Amino acid sequence: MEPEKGKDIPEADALAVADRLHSAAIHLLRRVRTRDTESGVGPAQLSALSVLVFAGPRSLGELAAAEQVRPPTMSRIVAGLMRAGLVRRQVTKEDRRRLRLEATAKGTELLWAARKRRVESLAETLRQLPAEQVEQLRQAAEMMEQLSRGE
Amino acid sequence: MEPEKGKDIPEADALAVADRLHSAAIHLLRRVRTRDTESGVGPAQLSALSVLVFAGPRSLGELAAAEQVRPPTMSRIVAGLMRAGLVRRQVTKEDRRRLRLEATAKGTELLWAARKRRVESLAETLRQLPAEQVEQLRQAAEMMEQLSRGE
DNA sequence: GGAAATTAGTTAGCATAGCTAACTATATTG
DNA sequence: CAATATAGTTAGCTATGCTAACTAATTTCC
Repeated sequence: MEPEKGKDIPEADALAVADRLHSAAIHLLRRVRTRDTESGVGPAQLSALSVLVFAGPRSLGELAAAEQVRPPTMSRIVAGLMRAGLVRRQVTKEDRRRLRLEATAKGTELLWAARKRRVESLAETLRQLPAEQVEQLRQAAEMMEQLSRGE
Repeated sequence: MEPEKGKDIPEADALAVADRLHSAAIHLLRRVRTRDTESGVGPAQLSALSVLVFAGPRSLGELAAAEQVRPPTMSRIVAGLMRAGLVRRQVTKEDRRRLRLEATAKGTELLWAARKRRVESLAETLRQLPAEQVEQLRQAAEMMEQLSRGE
């Protein structure tokens, strides 16, 4: 079966590329994971914190949805973040069942430091590549984000 | 600050690209994670199994290195795979401390099915992209694997 | 040749993170 | 106002990560 150019891709190729992207994502995350522990905060906590820092305050349910986990899982993640003083919670006035979760100043600082640590060794390697490849990777990251949103 | 083409990249750009790649990898994996459970095998087991299927038999230490986890972690992952009849182990003759781990036929079949499920919705989306973008993503996946190995 | 060191893997024990089921408390609906 | 729905928590299971400490086999070296 031959690719019809500019139109669509044969099944086998699409599967193979999806597979490689999947594999590459796993391995890339394993590499950055090695530095996760330095912040004293697990990856799920760091990721949830980043939503609060970059997207602003959220309810527990919203945060669970954003992180694609179930409410009980997020409940425990948030408990860890509060224990560490990285997140603050208030019961909302309009609906006293709901929580308003917000990053503290300490949480925001920790996130920036952790985020930088997590990517800095990758950045180090990127600096040794030619500019063209880095630009290609930048574009690829954008395309992957679109893929993740199903676009 | 402008990049000097073909030479190296300013610090800020490298960090930004590393950050986007990291983020894109997280989101891509979250998307495929939803179907992980259908095989009845966890993601770490599936990933280890894929090494045995695609790269051939390995010792436990080699498998741990390939998966970037510690030997005790891999020991338990392999125990799960054996319990499920997906992997076979033999003690090697040359060195009786070492194990030769190999996927069984059942393991190979399960991997192909799981792998296809895991990536099929990604592939579906890829099929709607022009061939050029798919090719760009394929190349990007290769570069990301190199990055993960620190090359 | 045999004691010491090294290497391969396992076991024990801890923490994080994922899930479902079942619960409490509040809000909404009929 | 009773029944239902919604937001979050608690309890308890599994899987995965780690380090420390162990066993067994091999290699080193006197």
